[in-house]
Amino acid sequence: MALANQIPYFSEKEHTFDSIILYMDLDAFFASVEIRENPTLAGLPLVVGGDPNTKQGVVSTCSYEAREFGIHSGMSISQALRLCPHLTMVRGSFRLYSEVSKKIMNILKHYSPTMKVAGNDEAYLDLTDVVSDYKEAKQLAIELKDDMYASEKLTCSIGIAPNKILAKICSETDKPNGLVVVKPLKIAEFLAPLKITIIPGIGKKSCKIFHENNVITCGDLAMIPYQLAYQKFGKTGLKTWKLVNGYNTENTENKFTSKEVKSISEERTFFNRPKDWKDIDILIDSSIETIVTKAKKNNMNFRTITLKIRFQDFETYTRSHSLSCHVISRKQVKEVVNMLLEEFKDKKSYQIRLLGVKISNLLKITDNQKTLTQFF
DNA sequence: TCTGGGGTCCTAGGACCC
DNA sequence: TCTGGGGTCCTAGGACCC
Repeated sequence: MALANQIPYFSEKEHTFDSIILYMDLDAFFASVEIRENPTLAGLPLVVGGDPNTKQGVVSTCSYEAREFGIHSGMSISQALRLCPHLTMVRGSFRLYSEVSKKIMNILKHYSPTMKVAGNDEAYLDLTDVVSDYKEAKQLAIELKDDMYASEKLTCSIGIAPNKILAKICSETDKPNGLVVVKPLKIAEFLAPLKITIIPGIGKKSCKIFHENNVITCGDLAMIPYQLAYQKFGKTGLKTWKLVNGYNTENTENKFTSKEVKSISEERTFFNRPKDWKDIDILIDSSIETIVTKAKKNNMNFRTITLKIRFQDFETYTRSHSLSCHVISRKQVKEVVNMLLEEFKDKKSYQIRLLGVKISNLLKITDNQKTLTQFF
């Protein structure tokens, strides 16, 4: 802690801890819903995702029994089957999950007016003005868990801490059906024994770099001088260093304001190789339709159009083009996509594995502009 | 060995302007 | 022949998350 006094960077910009945040993550959400709907699946190693017939695709969610075999989300179905040949697979009903998710979020709303949905199975609640201390926050979490189980027969893991990232980390340390509370002065002590990968944003690549520098746990990182953390691990390294040393890395203002959407995209993998460029054209048209409709629904104009193309050897390219002004027209997207596609036209259609279209540089249309766009 | 889809954020290089 | 420096925007790629 004494080190912090030598660092003007910290003393000037430090955010103080003045919040109590609860993070809720549903346990193996998709798999749990499937088991709830069909109790004969209970206790089995189960994965949701992929195609049970072709055995293609990836694991979306898996039951805790499947996790014991080393299976995890994102893993290819074929690899999951190698790890557990008697694995049970279900395709999944994403409409149902989304309905259940809405119900869960409605339950959460009763516990705090300030809430941030972070996915269909997770959310943050700001309890700062709802409870007077951590003891009360914990009691509230117990009630919430009971409430959720009573109405939806689902369990969740909860973390309570003075900011969002710490609340999330807390919830990760006791799954499933856990409840972990960490108070401001206990943060560094709590994080020290945990693996550095517990921190959101530290994935495979960063983990490798940390390991090469003998940083395995959060405590290992906390021990090194901050200058070294910056030198070796860059900006994120410095931010992580602050986190593991118990500083608040989150701005307490606007901590729950929802962020604007930055891009809208759709991408599709051809499970049957495209016969000719006509197949490709059909897919592109359908993606353009989806994303432009979404943009219209949200009253969004866009300026940048991106094409993504992946070949059978997994070589992936993105090409983008920005227009001089914001538009909302299928025709213009199509023209740009065709232009961007030109570069790849010497390839055979069957060499293409995936195609994606993205619009970004989004701009909310005001009512005035809406009337204007109708003329064009 | 096999690798979905919808996102966000970061980095790095190049063009361009003053 | 020698060519600064800061800022901004655009583009491509990649890490990461759920």
